[in-house]
Amino acid sequence: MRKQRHKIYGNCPVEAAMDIISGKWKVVLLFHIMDGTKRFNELGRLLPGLTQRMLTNQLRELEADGVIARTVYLEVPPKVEYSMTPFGMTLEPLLKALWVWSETHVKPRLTAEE
Amino acid sequence: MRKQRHKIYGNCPVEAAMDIISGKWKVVLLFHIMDGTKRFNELGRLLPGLTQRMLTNQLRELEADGVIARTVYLEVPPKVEYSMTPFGMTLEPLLKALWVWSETHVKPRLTAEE
DNA sequence: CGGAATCCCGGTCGATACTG
DNA sequence: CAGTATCGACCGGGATTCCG
Repeated sequence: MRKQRHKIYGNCPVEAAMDIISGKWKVVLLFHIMDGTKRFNELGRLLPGLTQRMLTNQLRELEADGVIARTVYLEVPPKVEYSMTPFGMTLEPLLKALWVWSETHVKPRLTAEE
Repeated sequence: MRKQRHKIYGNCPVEAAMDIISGKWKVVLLFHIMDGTKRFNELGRLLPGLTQRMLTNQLRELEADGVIARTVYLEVPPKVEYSMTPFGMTLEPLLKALWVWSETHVKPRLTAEE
């Protein structure tokens, strides 16, 4: 059983949804993986500041939620690829809405402050 | 200066956006407040399990981010109302996308599991 | 290369009690 | 009614080390 970051599911599916995408790095990871299948260290390089531990952690949770798929290639050197599942792809409109809102309403504020 | 739940802003406005709406109770609170102006204890009653401390905390952060407005009525008994700001209203499409995705893709999973 | 295991610190949050 | 104050447990997550 995976740990609940928020409260008990059941009454409100929105909370379950937030539980899936809220996580320190998940949304950004999803944007990158949605853009195309990525390898472990490839993601690590894309997210400077993200430790291996957290990268593993976040990927595992996304995998447990059925959002991404983990493919292991038994070869030397080892190779693991992460890709979106069909379920994960359904997140696209939501992530896009998030992106649009960020660009139109949040970005102007950030640049205006400095 | 308000604490950063995620990492440093700047490179990716999406992170800033997530920083605004990700919070244990924020999205649910926003749904309720967007539905109509609410009083403090009114929100408390709508969210069983949410302590006064956290309610205050989350409301203050939303206020600091300019998402909601806090109106104090100087009377006895005291009365404080929370409502959406114009900026907060721009969140509507995003919250709606979140709701739609939850209903169509998350809810079926929850009910199927039990 | 892609992790797992361990240690450990600091923030988060619940519980409880008090106030204008 | 709408908060604030204080205390303490818990755990998220960074650093480091080791493994197949």
